Amino acid sequence: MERTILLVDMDAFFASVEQQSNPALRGKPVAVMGGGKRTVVTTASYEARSFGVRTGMNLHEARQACPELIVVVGNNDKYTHTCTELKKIYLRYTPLVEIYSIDEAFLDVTGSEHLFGGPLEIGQRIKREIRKRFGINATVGIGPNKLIAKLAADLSKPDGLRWIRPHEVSEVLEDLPPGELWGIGPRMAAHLRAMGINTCGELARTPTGILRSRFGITGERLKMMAMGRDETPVISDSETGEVRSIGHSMTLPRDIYSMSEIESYILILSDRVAFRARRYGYAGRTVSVVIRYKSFETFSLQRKLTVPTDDTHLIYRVAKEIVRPIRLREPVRLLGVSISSLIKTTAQQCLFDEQKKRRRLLETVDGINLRYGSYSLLWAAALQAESHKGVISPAWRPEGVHKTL
DNA sequence: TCTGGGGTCCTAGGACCC
DNA sequence: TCTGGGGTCCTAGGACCC
Repeated sequence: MERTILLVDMDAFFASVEQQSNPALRGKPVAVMGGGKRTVVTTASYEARSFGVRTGMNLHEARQACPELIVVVGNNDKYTHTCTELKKIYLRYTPLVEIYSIDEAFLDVTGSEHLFGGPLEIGQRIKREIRKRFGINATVGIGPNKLIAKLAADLSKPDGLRWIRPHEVSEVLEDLPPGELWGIGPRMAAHLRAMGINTCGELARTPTGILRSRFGITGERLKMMAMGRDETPVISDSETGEVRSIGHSMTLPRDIYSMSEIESYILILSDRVAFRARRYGYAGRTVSVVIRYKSFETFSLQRKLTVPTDDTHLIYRVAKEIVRPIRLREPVRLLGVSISSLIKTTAQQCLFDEQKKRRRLLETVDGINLRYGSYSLLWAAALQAESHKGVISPAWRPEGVHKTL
């Protein structure tokens, strides 16, 4: 059946929220960044973008692009709160709302569109309500599936509203470079160009066999995408898919070489991962460690356990065993710990049972003190405080396992 | 004063088993 | 008088997304 999907995408979300809460920032080039020294631009306001300020730039680069740039340290609570309120608006139009990231949501309005005078009218109303309630602009893309809705938004931002109707899809795609599509990144686009494929039209006409032999199963999907086909459903939070991994990583305040320092960070990271797993009722059978050297060379190592765990100390122990044999070739810049091969722990270990949570937290704290002496805990706590000033990740969710504090 | 952090999915090679 | 062969599990790496 033909569907109608909306993508609501906040324009420069974090920066817009900051401009709204502080009128002095309005109309000015603003960059939202983390608080630490080694941080990057998370979101630039459109004023800042006009100077060339881009997501991912470090402070130095951003200031070079725009000397009068106003840097604001991100405040995750504000964005999370706004995101939660935005969802309430969406739910007035359909129960099928997928909060894709903190600033993007898919709405499947198939079936409810006629109640509100059609998809464009819904898009218009949502934009208006967001502007009125929060004073920020949103772009709404509408299409017969998520891929096309996303494209419609990308092609019309900022403050856009565009409906690509089913019969318009092939025309819109004909001359579009494949890299503009959601899911085709720079590397894939370069591969395609090397094959002489420069537009979605050309990609759609490339024989499946050729794409298949070159890219495997991905090749078939590429062709489907170039034809504007996408069957993936809008998944509301209540039926959200299984979580695959839980992880934490951090760029260290300074590069380190000593194994004992590395291990102390591994402990903090293990604890954050385990805490989040326990809180949301997951345990993992695979423990992974990622290391980034000063030179930015990055690699990961993992180990599979016989039983899943959500225990801080077990994860820590395994992570240590993984790291210990490594002969470091350079100082370490970033460390990460994650667990995967997840299972759901039993429902009885109730998700939001505050008492249990607190008890387990205490057990954790006790455990650390018992095993490593309170010195470890104090040190860990101090470092944790320091690292909390890090960058806000747009992938953070307002609720669920992937909400990280 | 270079270069964040949270994820998902896919591939490829080797171990191991029958 | 070389090299089966299919299936699964595990590990490492990479592309892509917000």
